[in-house]
Amino acid sequence: MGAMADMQTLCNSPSDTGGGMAGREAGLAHDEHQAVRLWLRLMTCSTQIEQVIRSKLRTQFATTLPRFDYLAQLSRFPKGLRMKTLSEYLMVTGGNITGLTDQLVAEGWVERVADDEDRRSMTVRLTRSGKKQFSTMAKAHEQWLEHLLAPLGADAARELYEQLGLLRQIVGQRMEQLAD
Amino acid sequence: MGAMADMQTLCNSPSDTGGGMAGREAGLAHDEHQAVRLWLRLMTCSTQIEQVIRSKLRTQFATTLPRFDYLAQLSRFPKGLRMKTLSEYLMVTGGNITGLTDQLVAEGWVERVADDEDRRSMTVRLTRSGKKQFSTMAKAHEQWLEHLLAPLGADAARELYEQLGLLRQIVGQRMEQLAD
DNA sequence: GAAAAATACTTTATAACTAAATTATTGATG
DNA sequence: CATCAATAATTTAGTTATAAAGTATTTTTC
Repeated sequence: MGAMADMQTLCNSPSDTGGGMAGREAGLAHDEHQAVRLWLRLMTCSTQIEQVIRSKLRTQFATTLPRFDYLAQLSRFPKGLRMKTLSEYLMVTGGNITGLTDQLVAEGWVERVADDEDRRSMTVRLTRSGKKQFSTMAKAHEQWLEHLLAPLGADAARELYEQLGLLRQIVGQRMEQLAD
Repeated sequence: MGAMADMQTLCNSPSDTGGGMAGREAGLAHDEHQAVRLWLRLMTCSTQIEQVIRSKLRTQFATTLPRFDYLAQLSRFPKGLRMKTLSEYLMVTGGNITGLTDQLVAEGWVERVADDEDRRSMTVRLTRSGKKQFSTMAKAHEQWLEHLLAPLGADAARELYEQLGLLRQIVGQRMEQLAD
């Protein structure tokens, strides 16, 4: 519980929306509702980290975040994944997967394999060379994140992780009901 | 720190894929390091909410999230903002702001105003009509988020908000040090 | 006060992403 | 078994984003 007390002390209170606030929350009014504020802050954190990772991937490996994410998912499934499944895991459209796959195939990272059981389906998997090259990137990627998030501390990280798990569940449920 | 051990971490079997895990976290192994897991979960939450808001904006107002975000920032500053400042608040490049501004000007949402004090600079501000139309969208936007996040509860929402505040600070500091 | 550096915006080229339509295949229903 | 709906991937057209280079202006430095 001591960690929490420290956190609240260090952290901006909701009223601290005055000067020097970075990102989307700049100039946010006091009476802005909590849901909107939470969403903006979530976006800010996500975008900040994203930009660090993008920048690192570009300068150190001449690649992009979408490609890395694609390869990272594939690397978890040695037998490969259907493109449809991959699009669900990455939360992007099928058309996007088609495009990324074309590129990564052309560059030798992955290969398309026809599916015997369903001829509509294509399985995509890392090539031997793709596996090898990706493992280097993945190690670096992990270290960037560890360095970036280290000051948070293990306890706060775990707590945040759990709370985001709840949020994910809630939003996931709401999305199912959503009929626009 | 054997390369072999890491390789196994990277290419773990899907057997530990807990049932029904959505998004990027699918197939994530238990021994994946905490920083990476936290980042993936943050991305998942952010993307989920983003997709709801995008979809709603499209079906109900025939507009997009980037445009909404742009207008939302402007709406907080009745006197308008310099494009440079806006690009910082929205955390996007200047070129992006130029493009969005061109469109929003063409469609009558905002207007460019030359800055007398600095002739390199342009201030952009909502038109009267832009203000009026945006206020309708903003109300709906707030309700979507309230409905979406309601099950979280006020206490958990506040706590998550504070924790993300700490994260934002930490990442912000680390970004400054970052020399790639 | 002239040269050099920094800044604000724009332009260019390209990547990533989406929604919607299309094609090919599979599954379900009468 | 024939049709109709659902599904997996692709194609197409358009939006959003980036990095890098270019232009015009301001600021700094010597």
